[in-house]
Amino acid sequence: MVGTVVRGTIKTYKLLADGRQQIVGFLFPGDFVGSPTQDTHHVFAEALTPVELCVFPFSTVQRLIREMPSLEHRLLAIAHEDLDLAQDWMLLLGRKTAQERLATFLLLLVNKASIRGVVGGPLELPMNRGEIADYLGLTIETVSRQFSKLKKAGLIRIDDSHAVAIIHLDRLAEIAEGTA
Amino acid sequence: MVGTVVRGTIKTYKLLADGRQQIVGFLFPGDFVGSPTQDTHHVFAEALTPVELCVFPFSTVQRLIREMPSLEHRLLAIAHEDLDLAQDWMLLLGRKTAQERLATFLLLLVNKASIRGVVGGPLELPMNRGEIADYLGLTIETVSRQFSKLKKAGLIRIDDSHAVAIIHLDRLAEIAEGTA
DNA sequence: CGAGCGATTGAACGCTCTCAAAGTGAGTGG
DNA sequence: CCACTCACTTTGAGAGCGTTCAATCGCTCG
Repeated sequence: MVGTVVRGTIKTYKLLADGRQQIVGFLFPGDFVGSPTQDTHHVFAEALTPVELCVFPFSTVQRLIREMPSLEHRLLAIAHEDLDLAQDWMLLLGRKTAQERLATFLLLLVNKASIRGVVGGPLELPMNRGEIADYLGLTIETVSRQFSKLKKAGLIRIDDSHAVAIIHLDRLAEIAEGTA
Repeated sequence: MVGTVVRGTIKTYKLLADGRQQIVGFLFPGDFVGSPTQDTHHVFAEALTPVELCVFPFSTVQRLIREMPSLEHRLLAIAHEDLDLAQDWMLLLGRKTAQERLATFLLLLVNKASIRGVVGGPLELPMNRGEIADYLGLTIETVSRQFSKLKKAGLIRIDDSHAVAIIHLDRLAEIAEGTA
């Protein structure tokens, strides 16, 4: 199955036997979803909000590709973009501090929002603290503490736990890259 | 540029401004290398041993795809396999303990070796402890300590720092998945 | 108003890191 | 053949960042 998110937010994640969870991606409207190859993609997915999808079954995708080979070019380009993003996240999970992780996460959401044309007002966070923690390889408490730290430093304003305004994008970017 | 490794081992990695490094993959003979899409893949690569590659420039790949569309199918499948592996590694980096990480790493090498048909004798490690650390999101000292711990537990035998024999594959697998 | 859930904050613990020293092996030159 | 160097690895001791455990806060809903 292949498709895109039309409305809402989805998390995709991997699990260990004892329940430890690592979120490998948040999917927003416009994001590609699914695997165009036969093999099952070993990842779980769960909607964070009511979601509207536009998906095609595998057989239809195969037909569309035959009729329009440029589709496969596009799918290949998307797959490599996703791979690059996954490797960026490996750098985050393997080498960044808690503060750098949260800063990187907020910048990612800002970028994703601006791509969707959502520029005015505070950043919307469809996920809760636990899901942010499972994305950043941290615990809920550490995520919360880092939010508080960024707030106290005046870099962000927390309207409520699901809405954050970025006050100093440049300083946040420095933190995210470890150059602060 | 697109191609495969014929002989030798390559590491691919990402860097932070201050030099922190995350290795995102080790490439062995038979592994695919490069990006078939125009955009530059933002990753560094370095040979660990003398390496022999079989690569084609971008223009040639484009021509080959036109002549043989199944090539693009194959490239797409490879990209999605790599994405799945990258996400498995995100789970490792975000949620596994040092012991679990090393066990997972050793099993990965065993699998890669058996795919290449290298089954007899101890496992060859072309990389040093520092590179293993940069792959597992740990330090050299922690990697070394975990090797010693596995050795003391009788799960592996360390012939020299670049050659390890796996004694209890099953127990190692349990550790790797957190079910030990 | 009280229950319940998520988020925040505090305190103490522990896994991994940092700093330091000693061990090991390959390569070089006397 | 042995002494020396140098890089890599191992091991030890102590520190620190993030976790764990626990209490409190704040919001929503009945």
